[in-house]
Amino acid sequence: MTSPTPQTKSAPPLNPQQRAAVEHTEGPLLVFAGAGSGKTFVITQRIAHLVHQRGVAPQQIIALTFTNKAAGEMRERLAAALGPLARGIWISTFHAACTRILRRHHELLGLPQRFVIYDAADQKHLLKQVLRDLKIDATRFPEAAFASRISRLKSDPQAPPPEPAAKPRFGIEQHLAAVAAAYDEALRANGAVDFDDLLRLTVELWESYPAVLETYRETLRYVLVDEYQDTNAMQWRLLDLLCRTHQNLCVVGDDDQSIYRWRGADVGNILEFARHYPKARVITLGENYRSSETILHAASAVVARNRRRQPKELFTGRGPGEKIILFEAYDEEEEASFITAGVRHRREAEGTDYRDIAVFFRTNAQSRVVEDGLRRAGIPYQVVGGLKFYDRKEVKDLLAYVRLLVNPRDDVSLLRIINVPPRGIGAATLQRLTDYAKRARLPLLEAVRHAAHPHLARAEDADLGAAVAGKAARGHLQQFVLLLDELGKMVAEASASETLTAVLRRSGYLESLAKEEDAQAESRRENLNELISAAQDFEQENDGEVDVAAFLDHAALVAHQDVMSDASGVVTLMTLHASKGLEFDTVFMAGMEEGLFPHERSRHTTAELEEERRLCYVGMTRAKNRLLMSWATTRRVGGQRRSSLPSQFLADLPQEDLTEAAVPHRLGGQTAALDRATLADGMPRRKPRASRERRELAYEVEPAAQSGGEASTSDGYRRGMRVRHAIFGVGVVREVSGSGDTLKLSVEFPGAGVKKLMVKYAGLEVVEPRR
DNA sequence: AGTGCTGGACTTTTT
DNA sequence: GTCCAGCACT
Repeated sequence: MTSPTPQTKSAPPLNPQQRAAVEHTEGPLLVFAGAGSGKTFVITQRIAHLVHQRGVAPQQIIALTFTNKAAGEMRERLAAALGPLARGIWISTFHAACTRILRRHHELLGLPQRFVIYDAADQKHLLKQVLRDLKIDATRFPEAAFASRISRLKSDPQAPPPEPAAKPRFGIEQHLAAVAAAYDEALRANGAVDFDDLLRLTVELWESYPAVLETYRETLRYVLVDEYQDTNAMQWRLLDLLCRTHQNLCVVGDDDQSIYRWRGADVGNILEFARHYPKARVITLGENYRSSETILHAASAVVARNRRRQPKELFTGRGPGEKIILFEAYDEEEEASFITAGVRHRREAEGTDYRDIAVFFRTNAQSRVVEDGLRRAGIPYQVVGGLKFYDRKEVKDLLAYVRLLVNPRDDVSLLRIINVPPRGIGAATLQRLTDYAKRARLPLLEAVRHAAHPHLARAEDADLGAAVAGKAARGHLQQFVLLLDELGKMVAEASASETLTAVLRRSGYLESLAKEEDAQAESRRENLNELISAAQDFEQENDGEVDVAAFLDHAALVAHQDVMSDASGVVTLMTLHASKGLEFDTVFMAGMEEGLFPHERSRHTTAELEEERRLCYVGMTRAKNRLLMSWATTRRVGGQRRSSLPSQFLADLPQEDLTEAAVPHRLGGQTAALDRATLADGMPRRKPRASRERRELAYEVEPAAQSGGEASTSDGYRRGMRVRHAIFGVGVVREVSGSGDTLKLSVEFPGAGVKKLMVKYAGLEVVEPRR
């Protein structure tokens, strides 16, 4: 049983800890995988070992991840290591796996065969309706607050079903039970489940039907979980149910990288694994293959201050490398200048490619100032995160049509598209229809059908007449019903992409979009095309399997992070949360200030503060060779300027890992030592600041004098002229149209593309044309 | 029915 | 400073 593992061709040798993890195949195994310790490599090698050395059938293995990206990577690596055999392994996110299971056994839980998955936005819509029905003031108790509370309730397997409070409660608590119950009821009525339901209902299925559970236990003999530190209580229950008998559960994670506590993740799952499974073997992967010794040492020092963690010794053979550079800026503008200058310096002086540089921040709002700076300097960048593809309005609209076709009970989708594009079904009609639907306990679409064709309604529903008082309204409803019926026929026969195309054409959506001519409409059209291509891709991947419903699942479960194009050679900006799992040669961490990082709202309990500290650790350990951390002594928060102190995390950095070296900061064409920040007693000392005027010299383009001249009159714009916009920076005028108040310009901005601007509102500043 | 205005909020967001 | 939702206005 202890035959040595022959290495798959081209795979580097395993270190002793990695080897131990790979070869421990029977019984529970916990792998603490420090940052950059070759975790994915170990996971894939372990699965390859199971198949090649232990003769385990691929069908007996399931690997669970949190993100589609992680699942995709694992699938790829396994295909390389195992070839066609890899296809038999069930590699999936938790939520996708549960969806598949629930689709198989939906009838046992009373779910419709074609239940739809509601995302956060749908959830919000539904909650808003629920609050309205319950007459709860949504301004005092916003639905977002209910959403996260309800999510917690639904993710806790111990939670008793919400029942009326025994003791008086206050604030949101007094409504929570009622709202949660009504919300769940509304989900069921819509034939929908939310993300939490996917896990919860699978647990319910297994607990209520032991025979069903038994079949999964029989089949899935080897269970592997990635990023185990991010599992919540329900996921733990799910895993425990599946593995309790054979106990071949291998979990891999890093407690120090648990940063989703606020979403219900429980570090306790990884910290107490060995207590749950006393026979568990525990292995720590301590060798880091990513970062320099300095970076690893400093990051470890920060996270070592946490009390609730597994102590571990990380090491690297990579040598000390460069010191960490600290920079104290006067304000966020200067911080941005520091980053811009630093990026340019890395590239010009050291030949670092833009794609190897990243800027991290705690909050999304921080990105704007950095973006402005980079744009002005002409440095290309991309922001990761932001609006996701499947969250875009037009994409959601189109998907809502298809969801409604697949599941006619889906009121949320119906309300979304019934008057999109406008087809004369207004608020008044809709109000009467929803009232009627509620009274008759019918799905909204049924109400619409009754109103369109009153003979369908029961005789006693005389009040339905009120809903269709206007002949016009009835006509519009009839048209709409006709449209849906027509499209409905397609769903059975046509492929996903064909259905999407048909919906776009026949609903009038394309037509209405064609009437708009601005750049936004253009990008909407592109996004819709993109969605159709996504459907086509999906059809190809699942050769033959072209069910629209399957594509809807795919769309709901794939966050579709705007795929980072490695080839594009641009600087990457993102939140610290988004940085997990990535690595860059050079990392800037901006906004290292008390109140921002750690965030004001996460400083009050030890658990919160420890999570912020882990976040700091995650950010730092993304850097391979260079790490630059900056803070601003004053910063605009909301509308106000506030002064702030350096982050306490900076004080945790060992002095010997930091540099006092000057930061090259380009000023007025010459490279000068602008500033240096030192830590005395762990706290930075103040230094004289560069004045705002001097800082502005760092920008390449200077505004032209605004005195007289044709350039400054409102209609003196010419093609080829350079103008500055407060947000998009400097751009070149491509087209001039209209005059006076309606004077419009098409301006091409290097960082933002062509924008159409109304001169009256754009607040443009003319910039001297380049000679 | 569709546009425009005001008020409030503003941490992170794998699925 | 900016974004969005909800409401008022036309």
